[in-house]
Amino acid sequence: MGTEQSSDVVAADRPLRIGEVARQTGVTPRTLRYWEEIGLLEPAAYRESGERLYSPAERDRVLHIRELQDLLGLTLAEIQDVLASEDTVERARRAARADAPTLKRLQLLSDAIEANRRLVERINDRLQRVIEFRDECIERGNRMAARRAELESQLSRAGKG
Amino acid sequence: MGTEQSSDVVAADRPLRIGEVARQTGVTPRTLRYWEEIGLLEPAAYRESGERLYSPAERDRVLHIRELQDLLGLTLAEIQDVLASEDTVERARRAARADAPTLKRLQLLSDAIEANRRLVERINDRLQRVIEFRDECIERGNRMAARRAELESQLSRAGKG
DNA sequence: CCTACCGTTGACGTTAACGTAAGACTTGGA
DNA sequence: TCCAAGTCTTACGTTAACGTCAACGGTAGG
Repeated sequence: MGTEQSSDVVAADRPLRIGEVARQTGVTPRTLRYWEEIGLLEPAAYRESGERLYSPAERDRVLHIRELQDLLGLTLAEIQDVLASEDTVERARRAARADAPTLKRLQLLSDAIEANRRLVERINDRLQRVIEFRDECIERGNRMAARRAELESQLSRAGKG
Repeated sequence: MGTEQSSDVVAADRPLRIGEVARQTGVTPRTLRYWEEIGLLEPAAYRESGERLYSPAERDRVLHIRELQDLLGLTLAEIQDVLASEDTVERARRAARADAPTLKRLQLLSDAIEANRRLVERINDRLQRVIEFRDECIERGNRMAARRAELESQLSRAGKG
């Protein structure tokens, strides 16, 4: 019943330097510093020298941010909102570990659920519109294909006759 | 059996001035001029004075461009590609009206179909990833909801006992 | 024909989201 | 201890996609 400590293998949650996070996520150190500058992503800690130290949680957050950016096309400002909502989840989690009263925990959890619901709704709206757009494209494709078939049969009749 | 001409009602395809197109589509005149500058959208004609004249076709194209921008988050450069593909469709249509040989028309049509297919594929890729992302969000929501239910039942038992 | 818009062409300004470069300091391994 | 590689801050540069302003000319309705 040892703890999860094992110092001879690379600790799974050893602090990451900025370059490591960058390599693991595909963003540049500059981007991480910029995100910090605008209050989007804080390092887990700093060394006395000023060097930034990240934990795997932050690395995951980087990936999350990139998805919100690339997939949903949100601006960093919008992403801040979304993350602020999601942080409610984190607060709820912390409250769970601490000795927070059940009622308080319920409240936080409900907030988090609500924030999540709004995000899903937002995504669904977007999905709906993209699907409609795609279907229009498919429709056009079908009409063109039909027209092509028509032309082809014309051509074959001409070849026969 | 008159033609579709009727000059006493507002002609459906009367040339539109830049401000009209702007109002009808929600973009600014500046944006239309910019799109023209980068070769994204040409007016149907110019007056001698230099004033731009658009037809309903261009107005529709504006809406189309905005959808590609907002919904799919494409850059104007990417949109140029997409539109170039779609213009193949237009060329095929023109060839159909003209006395182009059936074989030529078939070729153009096939190109258009292929371009459309690639666009649909692209959209589907995006859709797939967005759906996965949404489902992850929903999953998280479900876990939180379950946790909340747990807390609630805890609370009610405490209230009873 | 007059007037109130509408439009034109420059040309410079703006915002988001970083890139890049300089100069100094840290860190980690041989 | 030493050196290469990494990191720090500061600050200016860049790109896309327009916004804004000035100075000027065209358009349309009464």
